[in-house]
Amino acid sequence: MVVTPELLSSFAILKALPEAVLTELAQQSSLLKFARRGIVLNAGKKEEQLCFLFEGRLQGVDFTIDGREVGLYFVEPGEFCGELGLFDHGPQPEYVIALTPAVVVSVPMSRLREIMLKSPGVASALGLKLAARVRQMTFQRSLLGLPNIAQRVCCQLWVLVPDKDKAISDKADEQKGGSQSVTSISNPPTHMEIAIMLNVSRETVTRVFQTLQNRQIVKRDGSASLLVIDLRSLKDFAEGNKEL
Amino acid sequence: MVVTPELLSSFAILKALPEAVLTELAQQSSLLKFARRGIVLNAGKKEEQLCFLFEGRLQGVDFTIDGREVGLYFVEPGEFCGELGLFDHGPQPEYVIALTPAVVVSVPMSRLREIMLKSPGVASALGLKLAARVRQMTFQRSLLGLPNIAQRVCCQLWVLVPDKDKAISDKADEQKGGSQSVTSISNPPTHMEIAIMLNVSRETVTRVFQTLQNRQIVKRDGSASLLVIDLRSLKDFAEGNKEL
DNA sequence: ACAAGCAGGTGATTGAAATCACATGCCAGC
DNA sequence: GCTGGCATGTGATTTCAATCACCTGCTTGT
Repeated sequence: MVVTPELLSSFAILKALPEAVLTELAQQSSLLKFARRGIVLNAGKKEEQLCFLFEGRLQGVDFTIDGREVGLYFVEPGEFCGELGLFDHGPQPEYVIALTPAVVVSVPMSRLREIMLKSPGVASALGLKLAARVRQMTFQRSLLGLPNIAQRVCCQLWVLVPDKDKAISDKADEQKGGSQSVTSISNPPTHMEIAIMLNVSRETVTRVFQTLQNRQIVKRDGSASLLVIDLRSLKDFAEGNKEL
Repeated sequence: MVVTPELLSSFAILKALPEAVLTELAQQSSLLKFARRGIVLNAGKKEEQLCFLFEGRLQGVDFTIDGREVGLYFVEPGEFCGELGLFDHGPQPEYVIALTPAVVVSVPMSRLREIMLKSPGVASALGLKLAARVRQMTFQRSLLGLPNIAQRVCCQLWVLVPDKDKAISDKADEQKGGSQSVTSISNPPTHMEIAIMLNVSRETVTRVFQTLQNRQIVKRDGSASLLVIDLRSLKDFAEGNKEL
């Protein structure tokens, strides 16, 4: 599939690159479509590409020695994955799978590595990305330390709330009467996919969702969207101010 | 305390720097000594230094929202920590504490950032380090997925075995009679410190150690050293080939 | 020398989540 | 529009590690 320079420049990290470079990079890139559960990047293999997500949601997953699935992170549109090899030439450490049908731009790693060396802006942006990854993993690790499992699920849900709507819940805080700032999470992960992120069983996630739905905090809206009706309460549960 | 350029060049990442740069950097660095439980880096704070560990053992720790301690990684002599801010100018995300009395070289981050920009070798080495950190965290996360807790503890112990001795256990595999390749872990973490790395209780770690000691797989050797008598078995337990 | 304070050791009890075993329900592809 | 398969919902049961409540014994500092 054809990749246009415009498509590439829609990703923040590539935006600043000169037109000519983008055009060349676009020629070497390809547009890939994945079905739900499709394998975007293979663990163990020396993947020679970075994957820029245009549409859908991806998940980084690993497996324990005994074959249990472990969820590491989600990839949202506009983000990318598979960049670790840029830095250490090592193999891709974890699988990346498509949670929803996904459209991905595959960009060759070798070419990107050259660009990184020449353009300090891109290099530092990639360093930034890696640092963000470490911070995200540190946060995720701290989630696993929470003894209260409902809280864990609420924290994870909170992470999935779009950034722009997180602020709104603060506003609701100020005008402290109505906490009715509704938002939605599109293409929400399944209960199972959340479960492996949090080291809990699928049934446990289902039961927490049941409680949240009964209390009118979230509401299913087809399979492609989850409404968060009461952001304020969700945040309170996530922060442990209230107990489910 | 005075830091010599020679001391700095004992750290792999700085080794390649020109004499003059090392000398200048040494002048701006300081040698710090920490008592056991001393705080080397503060979470949340914008730490403006990297810490190179000369002697002892450090641990990166975080806290959950509800105040529970979470272990993230260990720092061994020759390694360093606190480098995240180099990349994103953000605050130190986790605490780093001394598990044993420790000697640390504190190097100013600003100066190191300049060096990083000028010297591609250092920049790529730092990128490498960050990548290694991501790989380590991914591995640690997969440990937490293990349903068998004894296995988790054995995996963590295995990680603490010096690299040079890990190979030896393969040799014992070949000459498959005696699996008596003894090694030792110096300044081993306490049961509590291991417990927070693995999301288990201190008592659980103690009980696993009891079993390992009864089976002559490990042996306490004062408080500054832990003998691993049967590396082969430890590895088997870690990999789930044998059950405790 | 002594005491204090940790690290480690251990049994009893408890409790919460995993597991099991289904039922239901939804959606996609034929 | 039917059907198969996956996602979700739910009760009953089990299990196993957390917790609690101690004890012992270092080693460290005064």
